[in-house]
Amino acid sequence: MYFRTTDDMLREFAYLGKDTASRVVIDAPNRISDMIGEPKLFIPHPEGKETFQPHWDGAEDELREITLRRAREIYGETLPSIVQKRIDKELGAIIGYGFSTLYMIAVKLVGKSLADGYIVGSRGSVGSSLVAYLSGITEVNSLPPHYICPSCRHCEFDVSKLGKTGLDLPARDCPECGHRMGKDGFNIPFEVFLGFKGNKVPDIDLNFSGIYQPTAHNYVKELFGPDYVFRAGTIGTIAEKTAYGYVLKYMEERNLSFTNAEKERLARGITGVKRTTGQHPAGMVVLPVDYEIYQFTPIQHPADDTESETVTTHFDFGSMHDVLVKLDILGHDDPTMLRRLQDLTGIAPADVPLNDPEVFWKILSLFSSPEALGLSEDALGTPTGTLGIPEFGTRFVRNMLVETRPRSMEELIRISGLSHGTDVWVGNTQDLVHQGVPLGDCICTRDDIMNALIDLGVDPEVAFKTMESVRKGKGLEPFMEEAIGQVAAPDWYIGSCKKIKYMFPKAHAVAYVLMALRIAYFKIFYPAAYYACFLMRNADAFDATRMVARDITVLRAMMEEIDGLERQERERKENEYALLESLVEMNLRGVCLRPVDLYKSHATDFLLTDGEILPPISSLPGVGQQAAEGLARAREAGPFLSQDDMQRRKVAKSTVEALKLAGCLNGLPESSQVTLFEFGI
DNA sequence: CAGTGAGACGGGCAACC
DNA sequence: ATAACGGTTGCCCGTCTCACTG
Repeated sequence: MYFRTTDDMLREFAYLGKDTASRVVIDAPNRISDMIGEPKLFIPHPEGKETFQPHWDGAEDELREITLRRAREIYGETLPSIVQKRIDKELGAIIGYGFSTLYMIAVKLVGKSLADGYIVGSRGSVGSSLVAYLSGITEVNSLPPHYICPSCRHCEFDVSKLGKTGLDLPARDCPECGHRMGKDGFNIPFEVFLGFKGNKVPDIDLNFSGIYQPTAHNYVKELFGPDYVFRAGTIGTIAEKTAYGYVLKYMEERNLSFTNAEKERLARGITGVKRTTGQHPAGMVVLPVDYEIYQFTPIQHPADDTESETVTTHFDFGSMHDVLVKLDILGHDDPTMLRRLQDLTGIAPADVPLNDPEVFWKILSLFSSPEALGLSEDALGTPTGTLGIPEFGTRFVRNMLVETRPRSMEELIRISGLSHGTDVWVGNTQDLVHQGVPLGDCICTRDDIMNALIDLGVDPEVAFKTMESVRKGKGLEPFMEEAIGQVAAPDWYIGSCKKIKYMFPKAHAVAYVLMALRIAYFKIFYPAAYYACFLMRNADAFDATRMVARDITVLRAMMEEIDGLERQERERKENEYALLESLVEMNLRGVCLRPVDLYKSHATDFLLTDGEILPPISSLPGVGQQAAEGLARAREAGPFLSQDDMQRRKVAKSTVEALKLAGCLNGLPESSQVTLFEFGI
């Protein structure tokens, strides 16, 4: 089937005669088209707004109440004016622009996850909101750095000379009651989240444990009802690699041979073609009660699978972005890992003593040296201790750490910002740093742009728009460039802005650094637990038949082997390489892996016993979750007599083979008969 | 005993935050 | 050594195994 051209159509209708055919094919369709006018995809909003917001009665009051209650718990009955003013400003905007229900949904979601034992990571710009902090949506405190006494609530905000974030402040006892004071505050402007005039549709992104994500999704459906909540749909297309693969396969099947140019031409011809539909990794679209989904989009099961439990929007969310509200309930490994670390060590994430200066400095040192792990740079073979620390462990980020040598939380936040996005560091800020521009003056998070421009005297609204344009990679509009030109910005400023393709909000960087610091704490002080959880997190890349080695030369040889591969192959083994690096580190620190144990290994989890790590059955190649769990069931009936016995008890032949290959079946005869024979019966 | 179909498994890829 | 954003969910596909069929 294909669309016919005007000439095709005229030929099709030629039997009507030339004039009539022309009327039918050209004039009539044009007349109909003129009668229709410009079609609008979405219905108009009754109040002239763009976005159809869900609404809960009483959400405003409830949000105000929990915010103030928590604020008084932390800062005392009479709130410091800086706190009170910030709350007033934020609540005015949040309630005024109709976002209180959105906040309350997040409050409920986070509350439920916490009650079920899984912390929720903050993500995106929500952490810019103090109300979000006080209502429990984020752990990022956006106030300026300050001391706060946990006992008498005495607080001090006039500390900007002592440190740029709360964590960087020196330890201090309360002048009123002598208690050790708490330190908090990351100094983040609220406007990054909502804009100055509420004209930005805020995204609430939350990082749930991947294990918990489906529960959180269902909970949203429970809160609003199945007719009002839908998973955002995606449309998958044939992209470059798949297109090229199809061409190669076509050639192979038909025994053809094309030049490279022809292969590329054919591949280009099919790129962009729609291939399948899918589920958004996190997005739940929420509809106001007075509407039904069909007023906005058709709905469907993903991937042409009528049996699927999931119902998605047919349109991808991008096409409805300004019209419907989406909650991003993402899956993330940090909450899972911290939960597992808590299970193994008894230390909850919130109990990690980041406020203890000695501990804090030790954690911070890991970002410029492995000494805190008890290892020298030479022994480990890499100059930082951040292997396996989320977002700080890749070669790229490790090199950034080496070049910048962060000495404070403030600087780590900056590096977190710089280490994400294209053309932010390489060919941009890296050069500035080499030229001697202090890290603190560089554009590291999107907030830096707005703050700097406002400080220099640019109109706040213009500064906000500039920040938004730059962080989306849209560069600068003429009026922005003009505004920057009129103030005393450094000469590199405009160029740097124009190169940026994407940039973190500071709140996001803060949240991620906090997670990294906690995981780093466990890495330093609870190595065995840390490596057990690290392996769980990276189980996909772990192969128990090859990687259980007490001799690091074996591991290093595997790394060298990968080093020697062709580029494409090497890139494919990047995950394996990263895992090997951590295994070397683990061995050097005296934490050992035991071989898979037919009876003691868990089906799918890494176990920690007597300071040694026991890999799961499923870490044998070819043995997946189903097979591993099958074996775990089979062994409940008592020891296996032979390999035949294992198969009789429904252990797959391939599983038996994998176990044998990994040396887990030592002493187990192939068949029971042999045993009897060997015993001379 | 070859053929078939369902399901598991893992790799590769795309969409997305 | 190069240049380099990191990390997540979900879909498709080739390969393999196993139970069932005729």
